[in-house]
Amino acid sequence: MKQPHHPPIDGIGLTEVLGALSDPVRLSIVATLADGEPRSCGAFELPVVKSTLSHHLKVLREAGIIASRMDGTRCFLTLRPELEDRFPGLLAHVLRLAGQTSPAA
Amino acid sequence: MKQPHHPPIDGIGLTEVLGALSDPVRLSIVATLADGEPRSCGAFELPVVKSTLSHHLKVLREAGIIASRMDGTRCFLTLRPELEDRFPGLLAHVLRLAGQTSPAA
DNA sequence: TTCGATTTTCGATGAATAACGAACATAATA
DNA sequence: TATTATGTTCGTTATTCATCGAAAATCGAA
Repeated sequence: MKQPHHPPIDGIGLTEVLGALSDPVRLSIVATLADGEPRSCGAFELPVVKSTLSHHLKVLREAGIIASRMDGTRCFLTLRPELEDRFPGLLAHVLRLAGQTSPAA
Repeated sequence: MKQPHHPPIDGIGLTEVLGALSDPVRLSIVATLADGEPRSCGAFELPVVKSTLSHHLKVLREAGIIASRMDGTRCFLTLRPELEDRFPGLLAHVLRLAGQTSPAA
């Protein structure tokens, strides 16, 4: 049961976070997780195959935005609360704008 | 005196804006322009050559973030105020965080 | 231990990106 | 008109990125 690597958020730069959010698939993932409910990979309905989804999850994880916890054959994904300490209000602001301008998948 | 093309901001997506801001050089350009003073290209002190700077300015312009006005042999750059209508508070929020976490070039 | 479910990793590919120097375009000025 | 100043465009290179399918890894259950 190897848990994936989560970088310390203090080492993460703003440009990396913005870059991670600058993709529609990833923004959709983050928007889905914003309700606080942990979800497994399979719970996302996105127009990409599994391996591509896995790639996007890795990008989000290495940008300090999401956390993955392995549990059996599944992984549970959540937003990382520490991101709020590092960049207060950023995620909420972006998600609010995303919800207004696109129908939030 | 050909003026460069500025896309209508209504056609610009959030992911494109975030993508444009997800580069240190471009974020620095935007931060410099945030005081409202128009500046020419040469007014930026950045670790890139002219042509690369021109490239980054084009990316920012096509993302609806900055406007260029040609005047003689120079161009004057400003932030586009309409961006605030499309994505209220976004630029200010990002710049505030950028100012806290990096010494703002 | 064998099978099925879930996710990651690998390898490949095509597109996009950042960077540079050189050449070009344009406008003000000598 | 020739020169200078300022930016842009072009061609190139190297890197990164998004995507896919196939294979591998991991774990639970039969």
